[in-house]
Amino acid sequence: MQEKYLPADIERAAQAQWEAAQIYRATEDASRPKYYCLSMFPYPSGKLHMGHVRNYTIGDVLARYHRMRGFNVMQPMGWDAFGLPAENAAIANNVPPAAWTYANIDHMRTQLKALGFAIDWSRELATCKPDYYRWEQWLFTRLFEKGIIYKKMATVNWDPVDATVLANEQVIDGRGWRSGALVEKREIPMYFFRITQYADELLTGLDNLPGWPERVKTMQANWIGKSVGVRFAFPYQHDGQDEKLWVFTTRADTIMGVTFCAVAAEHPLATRAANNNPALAAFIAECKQGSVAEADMATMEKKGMDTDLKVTHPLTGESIPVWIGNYVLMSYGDGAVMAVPAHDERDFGFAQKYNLAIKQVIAGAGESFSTDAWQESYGDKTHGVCINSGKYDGLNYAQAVDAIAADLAALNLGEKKTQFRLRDWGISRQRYWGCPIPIVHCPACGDVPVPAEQLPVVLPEDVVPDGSGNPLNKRADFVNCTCPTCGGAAKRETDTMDTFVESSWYYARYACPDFDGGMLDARANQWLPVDQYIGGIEHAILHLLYARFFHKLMRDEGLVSSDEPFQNLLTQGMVIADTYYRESADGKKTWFNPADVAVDASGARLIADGQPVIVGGIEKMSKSKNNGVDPQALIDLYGADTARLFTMFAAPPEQSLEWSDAGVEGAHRFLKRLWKAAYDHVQNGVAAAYQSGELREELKTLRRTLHLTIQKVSDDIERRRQFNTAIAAVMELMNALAKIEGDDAMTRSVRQEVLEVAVALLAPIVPHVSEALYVELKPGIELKPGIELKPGAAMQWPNADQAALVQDSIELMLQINGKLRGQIVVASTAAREAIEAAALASDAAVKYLEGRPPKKVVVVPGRLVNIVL
RNA sequence: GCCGAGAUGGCGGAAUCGGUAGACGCAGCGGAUUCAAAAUCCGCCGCUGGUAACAGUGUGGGGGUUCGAGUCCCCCUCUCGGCACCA
Repeated sequence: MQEKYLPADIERAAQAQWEAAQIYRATEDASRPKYYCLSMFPYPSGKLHMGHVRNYTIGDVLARYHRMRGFNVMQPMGWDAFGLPAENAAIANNVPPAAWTYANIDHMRTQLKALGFAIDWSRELATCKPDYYRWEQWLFTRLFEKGIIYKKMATVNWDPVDATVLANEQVIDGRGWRSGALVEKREIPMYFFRITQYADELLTGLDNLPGWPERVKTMQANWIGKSVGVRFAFPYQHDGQDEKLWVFTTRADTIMGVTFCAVAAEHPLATRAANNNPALAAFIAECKQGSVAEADMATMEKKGMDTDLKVTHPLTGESIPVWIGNYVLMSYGDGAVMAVPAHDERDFGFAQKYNLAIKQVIAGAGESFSTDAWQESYGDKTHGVCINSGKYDGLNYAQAVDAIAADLAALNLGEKKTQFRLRDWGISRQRYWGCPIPIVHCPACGDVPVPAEQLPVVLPEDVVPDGSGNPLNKRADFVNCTCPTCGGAAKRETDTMDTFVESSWYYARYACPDFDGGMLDARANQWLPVDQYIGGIEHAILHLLYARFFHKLMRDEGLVSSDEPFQNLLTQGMVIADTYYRESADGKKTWFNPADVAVDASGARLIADGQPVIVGGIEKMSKSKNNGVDPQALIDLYGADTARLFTMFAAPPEQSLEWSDAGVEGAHRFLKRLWKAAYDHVQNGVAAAYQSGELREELKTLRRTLHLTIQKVSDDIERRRQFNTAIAAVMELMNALAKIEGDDAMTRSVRQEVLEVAVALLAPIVPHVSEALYVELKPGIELKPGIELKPGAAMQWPNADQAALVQDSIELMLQINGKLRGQIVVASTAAREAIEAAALASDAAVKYLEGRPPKKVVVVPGRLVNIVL
């Protein structure tokens, strides 16, 4: 055995052995329980960052733990390969996105392999390959024919200088990030998934996911946002015609307090009112400036303008003014709202600003009302009854809603309606590097889905985008085609799909990545649902909701039989790091990597030129902020096991992890100590692990610690998913072992047992060094890769010996008035009365009681005694 | 703005069901080893007072429940994630 711990040699040898024996290749095997362990696949941005290391180490620990427990484990890997960064890289470096992407994949695959993950690489897939996206296009055409996919107009960010649609991320302070032009909202036709048709199931299905974090389910439920209310209309006349302005409200009980209506700038009524009103047209134009992001819409100053149009209150017949409000969202409900300033905070502020009437119609007992300042209670529907509301006076919320909905229904002007906050999913992207939407536009036949036998619609891979418009429009060979229906000349759709579509079903394709007869085959149902899914908390809503939706779409196509894709979900916290930037005169920011910045008392400077940079605060590691830490240096210096150990030890998986180089040394030191402990032991010849026999007290205590550690580590990994405390427990065990001296047979047998167990407990986290040590500790075991004694598989997960856990006496904490004042030692079998007597007889109790009887004595078995004076 | 989460020593974190606050590690300090350094090993390490025993105090801030609160309840502050075209 080598005296020194040489991670590079150990890791290279172990990885070569695993690869040669293909031990992580997963095959369907009905004789063992399956465990499908999936980590969110990476976007091939160039090189791995610490977030990847963290994500995939968590997955690997769970996969390897279950292997040791006897499960048939599948852990696949692939590439979320379409996306915006490839186009930006193409513009910057004049390289086709495809070439850039494939080069990144090759590099990152090598990096992943160097980390020693138990991945079945035979199932690798990349979403930008036609044999993958072909089936996405096929499903698109099926859903298009079923009406699940449809086309409608939608609003996008438009850069008038670059003549291109911008992602929200590309809009900085209302301007295009490259051109600096003021961004406009523009309506364009897009294809939509009718996800709202599944809104109810997506909501109720959350109740069947006990293995999901509560906070993720809450976020999804709020995102779907089911609200029961009333959709009703304000009638009005236009050109002698009877027309209706439809609105939705959850507060129909306040309908008698309506003093105006507000419509979105994009609302048809607004457009019409602006026709011969230049001021209004200018206001609408102003509303159409800026990004479409909801965060921007919600934080901007609430502004409005009177359209001079009037509608009629459906119940009172009053004339109600119609305003345009920049805060009214065209995409929610009907793009118009009734305004009740007295009972809605936003309406209240708006009415104050523009001197509109405020009419109180709800009152709680003993409450006063003032139009001067908003009070939280004005908007509370859980108390109070209707006032100033004619026949509805005295009714509470539920009674008033029922009565008013009934009256509106009788007038044929409204009904109760369930409304969702969730909107249909627009998937058209005016970008090149994505999956082509399989539609042909025929002047005679309209939008024609490409027939299955003509799929895939292959994306040309030799294109270099230049940042203006969609380059596919310039490719005549791509655009010009014949109509599949009539055979006439036609144009191919050049929009590509949202990359969330690819990531919504990849988990299923891993079960059968080589199947070319369809999207999925029978193997999908053997592996699905995914037993454990691991990924960043930033995906809590969008990706996870879309994947759940897609699973139901595939189920309804008969492709899978389960209702939900991911049984258990672990949302890892972000890896965050400092950000540094410089700002040019035009406000453009250039971000610098922390590795290129030196920080001292005088501030932060770029190492390359010694000039200062601005500290941007600690944020999620991201490409856009260039604050990713390269794990490669860590692997080169200390080895993969140290990198794995440190990321698992530094913080619990669900918390965010602030990266710092300090601490890595400590993880490496522990592995060196572990190696040294095994080396020192093996030098005197290995022993047989302790089986039976009387032990001296010190060894009994050590064995108790050992078997408590087995219990703790098993529980930490399997139930609590708290790997940092599992590692700490093994560290404590090793510290306890280091204190044991003696070379007699009994000591050596217990030491052997401790070392064998410690190495096995650490195997999921640091597999290379664990296997190397295991072989040294058990020289009789011949590792024959691929046969019964596979590396790793030879190591079983240890079970705790209950007999080693018993103890004769226990220590209880003694509190006086809730303050710790000492300890007492009692027999572990002692009855409550005996414990109480021992406590009262203790020095501390005698001192504080001063002969008086205690008021009360609280005994918590196994923990403490509290004497109340 | 809305939704979700978090705040514990100099630092990362532990305390699992309301019961010893600070496990484990980092940094620091002292010692051993060494010609010397690195590495390694041993010890100390929340704060205040005290030679010490010990006492007081302490989990973002304010209030409450309880024999007992880092943990439960109410209010507040700050930080982070998401907000539908970043992935």
